[in-house]
Amino acid sequence: MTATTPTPAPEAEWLRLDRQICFSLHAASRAFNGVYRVILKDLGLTYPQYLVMLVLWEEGDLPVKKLGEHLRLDSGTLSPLLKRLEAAGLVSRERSARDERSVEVRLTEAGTALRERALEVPRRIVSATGFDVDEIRDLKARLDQLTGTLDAAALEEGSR
Amino acid sequence: MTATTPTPAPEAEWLRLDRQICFSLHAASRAFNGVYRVILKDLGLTYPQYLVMLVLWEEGDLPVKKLGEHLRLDSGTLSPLLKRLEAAGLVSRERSARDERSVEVRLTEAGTALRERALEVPRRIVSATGFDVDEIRDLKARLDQLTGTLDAAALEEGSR
DNA sequence: CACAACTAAGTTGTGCACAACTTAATGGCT
DNA sequence: AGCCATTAAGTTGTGCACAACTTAGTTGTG
Repeated sequence: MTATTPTPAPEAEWLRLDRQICFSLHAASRAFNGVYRVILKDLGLTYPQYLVMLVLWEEGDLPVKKLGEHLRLDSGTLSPLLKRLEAAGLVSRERSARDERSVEVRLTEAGTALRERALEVPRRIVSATGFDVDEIRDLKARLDQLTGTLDAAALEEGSR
Repeated sequence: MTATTPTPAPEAEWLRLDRQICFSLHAASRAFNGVYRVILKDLGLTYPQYLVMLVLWEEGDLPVKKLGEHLRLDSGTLSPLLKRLEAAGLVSRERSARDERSVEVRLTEAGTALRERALEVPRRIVSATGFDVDEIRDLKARLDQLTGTLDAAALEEGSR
């Protein structure tokens, strides 16, 4: 930042920028996680568990596969997570009768009831961000665009 | 989205919005991670390991404490990570002579040399985002603002 | 019908994040 | 000097993400 900084190699400048954007995204992601951790502690849920419950509350009972499509998570992540939700009495898991490969995840009564207590979470989160609804929608739009582009790029990079 | 949807309770609407922003941020974070994973595989680094190396390349040798301040990570995360970087021959760890509590993390020759190969990473990442430099700077600014607000909010929520 | 290709869940192993704790060294205070 | 609060690392345990693999059930094709 000083006037006497010798012009750095352009590549090194990129490295600096990369470091900055890396940090920002990583830090934002963890900061968000931290706020959710604090707020969700009352409900006895982790952040990813809360995401699963949100989908079930909105979509109703779903097979693990569909749940994974909504959340972009695979069974390697979901299986143990769902076991913990089951142990907590919030969901039940049953083999589908029609397709024995599939496992249906259902909300229990306690799981359904928890929604009432979860209703206050979003307000607290939005207030924690300090953003208004429009800003949040805008940020969401950018992030979605980013995610779409990144997913496509990962596929390309992966197939090199 | 149908015209016959009964007006949902406002609280439920918030829950929907929360679900959307949650997902977006979580997905963006993981998508970014995924692109880095692919690109960094060549260098034999994970994303957090890359972050550590970026700091060391820019700041030079540092004690674990300082490293953690730059990255907002504690020794619980850094200690095992640094052990792996040491095992990979990229850094060395030595107790400080002046303060025996402190451990100095130093780049080895291989660690310093790796920077050359890392120089191409940022270009590939930026290209993967599909954003131009100004958009990236803008996104970074928003994310930093968000992180700052969230960290402050987590403290408040935590002290309830 | 038989068999190969595919699909859904689950398992295993690695690495990260974080809370809670332990260990050891330091520095202030009486 | 002696003691105690503080500090730096490291350790332990829980949970998530993901790759690679296994198991079992389904479907398409000859």
